[in-house]
Amino acid sequence: MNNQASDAPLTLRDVAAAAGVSLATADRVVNGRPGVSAKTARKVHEAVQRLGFRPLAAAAELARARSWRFAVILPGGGNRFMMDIADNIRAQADWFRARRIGVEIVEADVFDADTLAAELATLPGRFDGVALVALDHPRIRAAIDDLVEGGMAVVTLVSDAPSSRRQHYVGIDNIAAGRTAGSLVGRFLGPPRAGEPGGAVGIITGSGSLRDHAERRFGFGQVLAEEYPHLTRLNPVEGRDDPERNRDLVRRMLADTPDLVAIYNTGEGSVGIGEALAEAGLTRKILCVGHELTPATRRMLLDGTFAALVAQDPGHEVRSMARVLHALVAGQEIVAAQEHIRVQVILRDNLP
Amino acid sequence: MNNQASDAPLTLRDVAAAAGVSLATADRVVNGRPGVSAKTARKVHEAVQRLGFRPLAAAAELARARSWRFAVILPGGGNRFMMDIADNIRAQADWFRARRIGVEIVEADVFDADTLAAELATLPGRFDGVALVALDHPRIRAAIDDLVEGGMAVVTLVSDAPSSRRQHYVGIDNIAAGRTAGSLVGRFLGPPRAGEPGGAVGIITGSGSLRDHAERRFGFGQVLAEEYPHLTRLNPVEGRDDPERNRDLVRRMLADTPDLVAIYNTGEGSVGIGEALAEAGLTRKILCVGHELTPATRRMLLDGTFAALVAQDPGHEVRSMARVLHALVAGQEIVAAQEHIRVQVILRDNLP
DNA sequence: CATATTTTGAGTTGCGCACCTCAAAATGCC
DNA sequence: GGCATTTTGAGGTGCGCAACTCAAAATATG
Repeated sequence: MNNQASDAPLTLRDVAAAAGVSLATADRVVNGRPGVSAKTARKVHEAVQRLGFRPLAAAAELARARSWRFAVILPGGGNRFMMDIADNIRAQADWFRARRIGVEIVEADVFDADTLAAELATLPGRFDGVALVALDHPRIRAAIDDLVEGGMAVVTLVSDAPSSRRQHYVGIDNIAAGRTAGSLVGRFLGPPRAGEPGGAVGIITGSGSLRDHAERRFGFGQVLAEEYPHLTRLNPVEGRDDPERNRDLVRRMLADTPDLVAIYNTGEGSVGIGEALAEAGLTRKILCVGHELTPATRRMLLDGTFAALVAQDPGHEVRSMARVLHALVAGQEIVAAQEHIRVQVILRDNLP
Repeated sequence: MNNQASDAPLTLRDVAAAAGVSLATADRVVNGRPGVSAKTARKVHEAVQRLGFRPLAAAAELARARSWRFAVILPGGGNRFMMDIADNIRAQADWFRARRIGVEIVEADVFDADTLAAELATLPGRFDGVALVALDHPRIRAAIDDLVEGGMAVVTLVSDAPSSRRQHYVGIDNIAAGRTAGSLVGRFLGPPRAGEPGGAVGIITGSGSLRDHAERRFGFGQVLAEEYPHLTRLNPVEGRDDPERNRDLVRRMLADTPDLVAIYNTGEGSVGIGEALAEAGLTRKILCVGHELTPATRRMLLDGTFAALVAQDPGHEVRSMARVLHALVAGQEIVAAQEHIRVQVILRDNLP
């Protein structure tokens, strides 16, 4: 175990000297410009390897002397998590500016494929890269492919469109997130008691059309079916991430399902669930697991309405998005390990 | 909601022009050099505010033209998590070099205050900053204070010494980590059944002398006492993070405690717990919760020996350490929100 | 008032690299 | 061999800032 000191500031000049070529030639090789014989290029590459040369990030960036414009397309409406994403982008305005990155947040109706596709079509020329909360829909896939075709860097954010040619997805594995929620529900409810039925689990989802929610439902159902077969799963009901709608859905669920023991919400608007339970005097009697840390879910985690949250960190996602887009447009390498977004489990005790 | 574009590259020159002073004066103000009247300084500051000027990171770094040397003091021995930290440091050698940062990993016996203090005393002159896994001991506190006094940037890593003058702690809130483990154990065991006693919970800890383990025991005990009073807590036993020792401890624990229902390990060497349970045919019968994701704990999570892990991400910690040390020596601001290290809960389903 | 002191402006240098031009040298081809 | 073509070297420029120097201007001091 030892050091990786690089006391000698080691510049491209040193590489050129070591390879026995001129600075200009070394520069051509390192930056992949033409007009160098294979033999010479090899000498330079060897010298780079041998000395362990890396261009100084600051100097490279400064010399490149160009700025980038990125668009981030987020769903409009009152979605708290998306507002967190936007807030994080704004909070890092300094970080972006210090790297000559201009970020424009574009609100769009991501649920309407035509609108979103039209919005995407306006981007070329105005932006170097785009991050979008993708609808997994043929029109959107085509629009994304067109952008990539035109040389734009495209990453999906939070909800993926894996069939498109987007270069990267910044977000969590939503099947794993759903499975995690399933395991929490299953374990927290405990093993079935002899002679008692397992009870019913209600599933509230935002919308059928975004891939992330669908994947969560899938993962959740998978785990419950495999490992907690004593639990009955109710059919998912759509609350469109709206608290009031969710409240009504839970009211009805409570009325219709006497043996309800748990509720899983794949999306937003969890506060409506808490309200319906409070009305019925069932707070903390029905196990609740939801997604994303917001002021509302934080409160309900603290008061015990929700037992756990499965979450992704919007700050991490924004930073990852920025790094990835920048690496894509600047032709740098993406360090996959660093860009993996974790599925977090948040209990009352490890609230950030 | 809208953009924060900075199309105009906005340089210090622009600030000087806006403030009606020369570039030199603007530079003096921005870099805090003397020889500027209060009135002029105010004009410049106002212009900076008004235009929203931030020095371009790359240019500033390049111009500063100096390199940094950091030491990272880690415990020797076979501690897997510490090896992960070291591996992460090595894996980011490129990142460090691209920022003119030389990192030297120093193995030390962090459990011996005199040795560690002596090691710390050798650092001034050789390094600009140091990150250390701190022993919370008066000698170490004094040694840290001496370093800080001498102008060195000091951050504690993984285990804190809050009474010292270290500028920053990179690591998780270990009380919260212990509480999280406590909640997981309590919830996973489920509510007490009528007529049945709650059972006993064994606690295995690494050592009494590192603060992190002590805090985890404290948090764990707190939650169990407050919320799961039906569970009996056995006295913590010290396994010094050693698998074999832990195996023996669990063998004895199983023999002595017929009503054992769960085991919590605050530290390393969880594999020994798994072995002892397997011998006794009690795998998955006794609930186990441990710390840190390693190849061994990953395996035991997958096979069900462990139900959950409470973990911190060594990659995040290394990156945070690097950013913080760099910010400290370069006199830049630390973005607290970005440097918060999360207490992660890892189940089989959200394994990264 | 003259003098000392402080403040400000103007300018230079260099950080390491990307990107460019132009000429010289080496190589290929007939 | 003479020619065109490719390869290489030498050198310059600018990115934006930090950190200087030196002189001029403004202000304070006696």
